[in-house]
Amino acid sequence: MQLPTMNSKEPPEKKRKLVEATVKLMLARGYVGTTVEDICAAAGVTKGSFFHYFAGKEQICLAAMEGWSLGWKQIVEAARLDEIADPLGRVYALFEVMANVYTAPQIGVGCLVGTIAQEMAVPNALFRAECRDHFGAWVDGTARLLADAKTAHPPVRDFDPDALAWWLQSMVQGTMLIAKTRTDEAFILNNIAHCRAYIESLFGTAT
Amino acid sequence: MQLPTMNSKEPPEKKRKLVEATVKLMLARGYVGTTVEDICAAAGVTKGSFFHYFAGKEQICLAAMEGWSLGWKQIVEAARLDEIADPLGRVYALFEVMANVYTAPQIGVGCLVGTIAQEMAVPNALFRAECRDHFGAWVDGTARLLADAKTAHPPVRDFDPDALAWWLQSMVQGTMLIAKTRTDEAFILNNIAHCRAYIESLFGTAT
Amino acid sequence: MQLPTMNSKEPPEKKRKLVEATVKLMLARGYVGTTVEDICAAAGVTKGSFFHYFAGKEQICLAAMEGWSLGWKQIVEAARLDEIADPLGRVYALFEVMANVYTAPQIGVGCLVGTIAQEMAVPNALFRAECRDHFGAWVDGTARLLADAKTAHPPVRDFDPDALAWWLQSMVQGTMLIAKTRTDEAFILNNIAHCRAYIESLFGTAT
Amino acid sequence: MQLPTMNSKEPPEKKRKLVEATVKLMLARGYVGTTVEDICAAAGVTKGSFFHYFAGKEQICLAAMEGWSLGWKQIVEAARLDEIADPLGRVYALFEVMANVYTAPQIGVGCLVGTIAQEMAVPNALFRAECRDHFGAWVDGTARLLADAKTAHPPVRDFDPDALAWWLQSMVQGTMLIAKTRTDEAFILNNIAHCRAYIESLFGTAT
DNA sequence: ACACACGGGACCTCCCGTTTGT
DNA sequence: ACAAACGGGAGGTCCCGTGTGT
Repeated sequence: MQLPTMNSKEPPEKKRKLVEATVKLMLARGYVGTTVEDICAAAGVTKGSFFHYFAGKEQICLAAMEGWSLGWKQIVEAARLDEIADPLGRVYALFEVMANVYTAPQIGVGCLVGTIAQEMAVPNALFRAECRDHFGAWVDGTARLLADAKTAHPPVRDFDPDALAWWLQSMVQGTMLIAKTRTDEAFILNNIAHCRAYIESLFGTAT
Repeated sequence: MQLPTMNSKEPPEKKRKLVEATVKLMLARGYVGTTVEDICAAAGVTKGSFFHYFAGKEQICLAAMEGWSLGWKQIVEAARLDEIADPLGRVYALFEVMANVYTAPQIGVGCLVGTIAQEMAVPNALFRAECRDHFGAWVDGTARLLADAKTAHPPVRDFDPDALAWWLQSMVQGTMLIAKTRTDEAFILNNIAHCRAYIESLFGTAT
Repeated sequence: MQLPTMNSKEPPEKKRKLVEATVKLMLARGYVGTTVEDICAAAGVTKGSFFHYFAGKEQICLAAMEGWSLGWKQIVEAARLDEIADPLGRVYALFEVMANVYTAPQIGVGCLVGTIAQEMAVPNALFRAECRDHFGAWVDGTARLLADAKTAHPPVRDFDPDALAWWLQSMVQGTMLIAKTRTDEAFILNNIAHCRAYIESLFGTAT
Repeated sequence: MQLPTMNSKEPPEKKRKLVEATVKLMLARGYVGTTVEDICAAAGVTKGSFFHYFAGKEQICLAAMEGWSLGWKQIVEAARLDEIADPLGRVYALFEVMANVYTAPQIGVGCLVGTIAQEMAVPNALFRAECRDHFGAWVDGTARLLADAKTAHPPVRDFDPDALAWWLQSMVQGTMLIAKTRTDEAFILNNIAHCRAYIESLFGTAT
C-alpha cells in the first residue's frame, strides 16, 4: 500500500505547485492571458492532475488570490508589529515592510488581486466580489492600525481611519501597476515616502 | 445614398467607431478578454473592414490608448487651467476636473492605459513602453503645474515636482483600479480629497 | 466500447490516419492548398485531436514526408534487391520497382517531397533542408547501388555514382511532376526506359 | 487631355509590372502561397489597378505562365539555333543555352509552369490543361530539333523524337525542382552533361 | 492520484473580389 | 485608369474541460 500524502493536513505537493505557478503567471499575464496548460507546464504537472485538484481556471485563480493574501498576512505577521509600543510606529513599520518587499526580487512585480481586479472585476461578478473582499481585508487591518494611532496621538487634522486606509490601498495598487512599466525601484520608495509624509502631516509629526 | 467620408482629412466614420468600441470594451474586459469580433460588433463594422484600418488587435489597442490620452488632454484643455491666475489654484482645479470626470457616468470606470499596463506591460515590451510613455506624458503635464506652483508659493516642505506627479498618477491609477470593484463614488472623491490635503500640507495652505 | 490504443508502442490510430490524409491531400493540392480542416475531415478526426498530436500544419507535413520516405524505403526493401547477385541487375530491378509503383493506382500521382519542395523550399528554410535531406537519402541509396555496379562491371564510360544518382532523382521528380498533367502511364514507362538505356550505354550493355 | 498610353499596342507599364511580379512571386511561393496583395505590393500598384487589368488571380497566373513561355521562346530564338548547320549541333547548342540561363542569377530558380503544375494540376483542370500545353509546346520544339538531327545523322540506337523530348523536359523540370533545395549550380550542369551524354550515345558520337 | 486522448468551439489573421468614387 | 473603403468568409492556432483508463 502506498501513502498518498504523509501529512493529510498539508495540501499535496502538486496542488501547492499549481497555485504557485498560477500566482506567478497571472501576476505577469493576467487571467485570460494565462492558460491552464501554461500553469500545468510551469508547475511540472499534467492537466489530469490540474482538474483533479481544481474544478477549473476560475477556481485555481480564487485559490491563488487566497494564497496571495495569506502570504501578505504572514509577511506582516512576521514583522511583529504588535511588539512595537507606539501605535503610530506600527503604521510607519508597515511602510517599511512594504518598501522591503516591493523592492526585493520576488515572484514578480505587481499585486495579484489588483491584476485580477483590473481585468475581471467589471465582467465577472464573482471576481469583483472576491477582489473587493481581499482589498477590504487589507484595508481593515490598516484601518485598525490607523485608529489605534489616532487614539494614542490626537491628529492635528482629523481623518477617518477607514477612508485613509482605502486611500493607502489605492496608492499601493497604483504603485504596483505603474511599477510594471518601469524598472527603477526608486519610484516605489518615493511613493511610499510621500504617503508617509502625508500621515506625518496628519499627526503633526513632520520634521 | 451615403457618402463615405466628406472631409478626406478626418479619419473615416468606421475607423473612429472601431477605436471608440475598443476603448469601451478593453476598459471593461482588458486586452485579451476583448475580442476583435466584439469590437466589430460594438462598432457595427465587419471584420473585413477592421483589418482594412488596423493591422491587428495590437494596433487598434495602441490607437485606442492614443485616443484615450488625447481625450484626457482635451478635457484638461477645456478646463482652461491657464486662465487661473494662481498656479497652485491650477493644481487644485485639476483635482476638480478629475473629480467631475471620474464620478460622471462615462464610457466606464477605469483608465484604459492602466488597464492595458496591468495586463500587458510584463509580457509585451511594446505595450510596456507605450504605457510608460502615456503615463509619462500625463506626469509631465502635472509636474509642470506643480513646478509652477512651487515657484509661486515656496512650500513649507520641499518636494520634487516630478516625483510628486508620479505619486499622483499612481494614486489615480490605484483609485481607478479599486473603483472597478466598488460602486460608491464617495470613495473616489475621498481619495482625491486626501491627495489635495497632502498638497495643501506641502504648501502650508491647510486650513 | 472501444479501446483507444491496445499497443502503447504503436502511434495511435488517429495519428496515423491524420498523417495518411496529409500525404494524400498535400500530394494533390500542395502545402498551402491543403487545409487542416480538410485533413481532419479526411481522417475522420476533430481539430481538437489534430492539435493534440501535432503542433501545427508544418509539423504534420514533416511527419507526412517522413512517412512518405519510409514507405518508399519499405517498398524497395520488399523488392529484396540484395538477393540479386549481379549489382547491375539490382539497378535495373530498382527501375522495375519504380515502374510498377508509378503506374499502379495508389494514393495519387506525384512525390510528396517533390511537391513540398517545389512550393516551400524557397520561402521556408526548414522545409528546404528537410526536402534536401529526403532527396539526399534516396540518392545515397541509389548511389550505393551504382557504385557496386561500377565495381562489378567496369563501365565503358566513367561516371560519378553520386552525380548519376542525383541525375536519376531529378528524372524521377520531373517525371512525377509532368505526370500530374497527363493521364497516360506510357509516358512514365518511356522515361524510365530512357534512363535505363542511358545506364546501359554507360556500362556498354546496350543490345 | 492626357494620353493614357503612348503606344496603344504595348501593354501598359502597370500591367507588365504586375505580370513580372507574379512570375517572380509564384516561382518562389507557388500559386496559393502568393496573394494578390503581395503581387500588387511587389509591382508597386494598388489593388484597384490589379482588378482593372485582370479578372482575378487565376487570370494573372495564366498570363504569367504565358509570359514565362514567351520569355523562353525569345531566349532560344536569340540563340539563333537555325544558323547552326548541323541539326545535331543545334540540339547541343540548346543544352548550352539552358546551362547558361539556369546558372545565371535571374528572377529566381525554378520553372514557373512546373511550379504551378505541381501545385494546381491535380485540383484545377484549367491549370492542368494549360500546363500540359506549355510543356507540349516546349516539347514540340525540341522534338523537331531531334527529328532533324535524326534525319541528318542516323542514330546507332533508334528513338522516338517526341518521347525523347518529353524525357528531356522531365529532366529539366526535375532539375529545376531539386535546384530549389540546393545552392550549387554544379548540380545543374552535371544533369545537363548526363543528358547530353545520353544523346551522344544514341547518335554514337560519344568520344 | 494521475495521465492523456479527445471534442467543440472561439479567436486572430488575412485574403479575394466588389463597390464606390475620382 | 486608378484608388480605397468595404464585405464575407475561411484558415491556422489553441484553449478549456471531459472522458477513459491506470
